[in-house]
Amino acid sequence: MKKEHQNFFHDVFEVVKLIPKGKVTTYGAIGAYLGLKSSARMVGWAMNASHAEKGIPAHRVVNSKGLLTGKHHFETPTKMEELLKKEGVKVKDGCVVEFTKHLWIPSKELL
DNA sequence: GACATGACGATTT
DNA sequence: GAAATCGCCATGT
Repeated sequence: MKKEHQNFFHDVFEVVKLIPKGKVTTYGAIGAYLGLKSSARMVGWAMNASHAEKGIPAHRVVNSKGLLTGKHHFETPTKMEELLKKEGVKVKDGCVVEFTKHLWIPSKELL
């Protein structure tokens, strides 16, 4: 690990950091913003590296269904829901309520 | 250097 | 309409 390939991770982190409070985005949206159309996996993978950075609201990043797939990667499986609820995002059974309403797409919002 | 895996998405069968 | 499969790129072994 000499040259930390944060190249694409850094981009993801930057976008995630830009997510307004009370909003959520999807892996695909971030991927599309970075030009990685169908590389949503990489986005999720980058989030795995989010532990290397601080202030990465990974709880605001969910899959296209609004499902908190990454909740299991948090300190606690419920931490993600707690954080989202705390910010005004209603979560039920691991799913974001009114997901599309809270959806925040960088390609459109930052247009 | 090859194989397997990973917090997903879209497409095809 | 649901299930299975490919694609996508990087990381770890």
